[in-house]
Amino acid sequence: MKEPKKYHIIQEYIKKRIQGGEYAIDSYLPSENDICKKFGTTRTTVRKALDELLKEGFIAKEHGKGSKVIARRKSLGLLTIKGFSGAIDYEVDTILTKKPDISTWDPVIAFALTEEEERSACVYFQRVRHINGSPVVLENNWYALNALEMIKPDDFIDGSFFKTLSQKYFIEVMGAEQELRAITASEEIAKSLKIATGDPILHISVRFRTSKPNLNLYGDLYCKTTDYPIRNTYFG
Amino acid sequence: MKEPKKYHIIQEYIKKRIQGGEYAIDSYLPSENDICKKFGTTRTTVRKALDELLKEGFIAKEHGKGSKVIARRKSLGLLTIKGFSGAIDYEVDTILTKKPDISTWDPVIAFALTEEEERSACVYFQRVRHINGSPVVLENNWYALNALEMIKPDDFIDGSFFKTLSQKYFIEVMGAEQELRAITASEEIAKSLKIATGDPILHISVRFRTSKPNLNLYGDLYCKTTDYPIRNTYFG
DNA sequence: AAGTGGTCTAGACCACGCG
DNA sequence: GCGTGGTCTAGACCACTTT
Repeated sequence: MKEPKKYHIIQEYIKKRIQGGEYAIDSYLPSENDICKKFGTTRTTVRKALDELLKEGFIAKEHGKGSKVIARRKSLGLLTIKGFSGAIDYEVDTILTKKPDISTWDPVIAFALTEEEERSACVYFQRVRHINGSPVVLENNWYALNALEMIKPDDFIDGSFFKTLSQKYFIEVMGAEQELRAITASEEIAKSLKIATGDPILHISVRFRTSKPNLNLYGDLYCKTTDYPIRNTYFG
Repeated sequence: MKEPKKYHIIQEYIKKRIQGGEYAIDSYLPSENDICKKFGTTRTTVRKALDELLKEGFIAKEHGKGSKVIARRKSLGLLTIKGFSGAIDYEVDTILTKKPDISTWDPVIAFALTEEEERSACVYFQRVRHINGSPVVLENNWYALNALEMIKPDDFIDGSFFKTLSQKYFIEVMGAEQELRAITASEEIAKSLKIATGDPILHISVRFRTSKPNLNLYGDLYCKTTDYPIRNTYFG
C-alpha cells in the first residue's frame, strides 16, 4: 500500500553516506542535476530531499557553489556539549566515570517510561565533562536494553554517545524534552564537581527521542554554571 | 535589481492577515488553489509560501482539510511564558511591577549592545509572572527607544509583550540567545518571589532578535523552579 | 562561459477527510 | 464524490560563483 516516496529514498541515501563518512564534512554533495540523473528524477524531487536534509542539519546550501556537508550541530537543546559557551574554543574532555552496565531504571528520571521500557532492563552509564581540566557537568544516562544492545566503553566516539549512534548504528536524535531546575548540590554531586555542598547547581532532566522507534535516551545532568553558563541560540 | 519574489509576497500577505486577526486562530486559510487564482500563480509557488509560514510557526497543514492558523508557540527557548510546565493548564497572571519608562542600560545585561543601542536611550519595565496566585518569575526587560516608541502599560495584550509587537507593530521575534545560571537569590529577588534569601534560583539572560532591524529585546529573568520547573521541547 | 543553486510555470496523479 | 493537501514530471529563466 504505502509507496516509498522518491524524495525520501534520496534523502536517506545521502544521509547514510554522510553518517558513514563517505560524504565528508565540509565537502560538497554531487550537484542537484547529477543527483537527478543518478535517480532518474527531476530537480523538484531532488530539491525536496535536500530541503529535508537541510532541516535536519546535515547540509548547508551555498548559492552558485553547491550543497556542503556540515558538522551536525542543530541546537538540540542545552545538552549537546557543543551547547556550552565556547565549547569550540575550550577543550572539553569527557571522562566515563561509570561504564555502561545493566541496571534498574532510576526514579530520578523525570519522564514517564513507556510500557515497553518498563518491561526492559536498562543500560546506565555516567560521564563527567571537563573544561580546562575542571569538572563542569555530571551526566547520568539510561536507555532500554531491548531497544539497543549494550554499548561498550570503547564505542564512544570522542566521548560522544550521539556520534556513536549516528556513525555506528545510523540512529539520529530527533528531538528532546527537558526540565530545568536550580537546586543545591548534594554531597555526592559537590564532590564530583569539586564545589561546596549546598552551592547552586543547574539540574537538567532530559529525554531524547531518536529515529529508532522505542529508543529514548534519558539524561540527568548537574551543571556547574558559575564559570561556564549554559548558552544556547535559537533562530527563525 | 532585486525582483521581489512571488512566494515572499504571498507569504507576507498572509502573515499580515494572521497578525492582524483577519485570518483567525484555528480557522483555515483559503485553499492552495484559491490562493493560486488570487495571485495568478501556480501551486509550487503558493506551497513555497505556505512552507515558509509553516517554518515560522504561523500555520499547520492538515492533509485533506487545509492549512490551519495556529497560536504561534514555536518554542523560542525558555522564555515564552508558555514554555512553563502546563502553562496552559495553570492560570498565568502577569503583573506589571515597573511601568515602561526611560532608563539607562543596566550592566546586568549579559550581551554586548550594538553601537546603535549604546547611543540610544532605553525603555525598561519589569513584570512578575504568577501561577495560581504565587509568584514564579521576575522578569526585567529593556529595548532601545530609537528602534521602537515607548510602549504604554495599556498596550500589553494579556500581559504579553510579544503579542503586542505582533498585533500592533507587525514585528515578530525571529530568534534568541540565552544564558542560564543557577544562582542564590538576593534579598530583593527573594522578596519578589516570596522565597528565602539564598535559595537556589534559575537566572536567565536573553536577547531576542526581531524582524525589525536594530530592534533587540533584552531580558533578565529569575525563576523559582522548585514547584514549576522550566520545561521545553525540541523536535526534529 | 560554464556550472551551481533559486525561482517559477503548467500540468499530472495520489492520499486523506468529510458529507 | 469532491475538495483538500502531498508528490512528481519536464521543462524554463535567473542569480551567484568560479574558471
